[in-house]
This record gives sequence, C-alpha cells and structure tokens, in this order.
Amino acid sequence: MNYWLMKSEPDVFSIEHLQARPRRTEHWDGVRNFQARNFMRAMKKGDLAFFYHSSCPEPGVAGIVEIVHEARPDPSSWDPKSAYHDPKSRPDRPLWDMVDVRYQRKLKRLVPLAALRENPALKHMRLLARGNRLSIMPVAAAEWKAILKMEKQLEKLRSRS
DNA sequence: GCCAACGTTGGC
DNA sequence: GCCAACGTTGGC
Repeated sequence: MNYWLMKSEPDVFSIEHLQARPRRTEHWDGVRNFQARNFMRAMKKGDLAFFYHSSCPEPGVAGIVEIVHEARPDPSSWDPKSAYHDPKSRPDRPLWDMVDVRYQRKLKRLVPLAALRENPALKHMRLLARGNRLSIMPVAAAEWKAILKMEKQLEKLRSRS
C-alpha cells in the first residue's frame, strides 16, 4: 500500500465537498501535468492520500481519502465545454487520466503547511521542496506517520486549552 | 497583488 | 536540441 498527497483549492473542491458527495466519492479529474498524471497512474486501489488544501488562508493537510478506482481516461479532457479541455486529448486517443477518491475522514485539526515546515522529520518531504508545484505526489510511510502524529499533538494542545 | 519557480511552447 | 517567452502554481 502506498501513500500520496493530493492538492485542491478548497474554494473549488474541499474535503467537505467530497464528504457531501453521493457515496462520499468523486472523480479526481482536471489534472493537466504529466508528472502528476504519472503518479496517478501508479496509484492502486486501497492506497491512501492526504487531501491538501492549497491557495487559501490556511494551507495544509485537511483530511484522508482512499483511492477506490485506479487511473483511467479523464473525459473532461476532450469536452470543449470543460474548463480543463485539452484539444490534444480525444476519446480515441486520451491524454489525461483521473482516479476516484472516497472520503475517509477529516483530520481532527488541519495540520498547517507552516507546522509541516517546522517538523525536522519532514525535512525531505516532496511537498516542502523548494519550488514544488506538483498537485499529486507520493508520501513516504514515515512522513505519513509523522503527520498523523502532528494531528494528535495539535488535538492534545486544543483539548488542554 | 507580488513574485519565485517551474512547465510548456515554439522559433531557430 | 537549445532557450527565450509565456503561462501557471501557490505561498505570502
């Protein structure tokens, strides 16, 4: 089983939006970057991913989702009406893929980007690498654990105050 | 709104 | 294949 991180702008699509979807499941479509696409292609059913909120007042890890359907062609890529339309992609020659994710849980408290940066255990995390802009990336098992540990610590701090 | 960093495009 | 120009991402 592998771990991943998937970015989304909460104004557009947040962990709460996913939670409100029928069967708490949604296509993760609109990815238009080759590296991100290739990571999606490596995802297996049952893999877990952090749902990361980006481009918002408090960016950070907001929740956990499960990959419930592996990569297959993304129909929005050849839909001229879609904001994600790419004329190079056609139904007979698809260029972009999507996976399905299912809501697993929200973190008890959002783990902010600023806190991730302060954790020495995450020094080499891809998300934190200089200039990183990938919307989908792998997460090492040790990093996954470290972030869940931060969630617990943040929760403890809150319950104490 | 600014700007650094990166990916993509297209001329040569 | 190089590289400048441009567009996008995303934190601040």
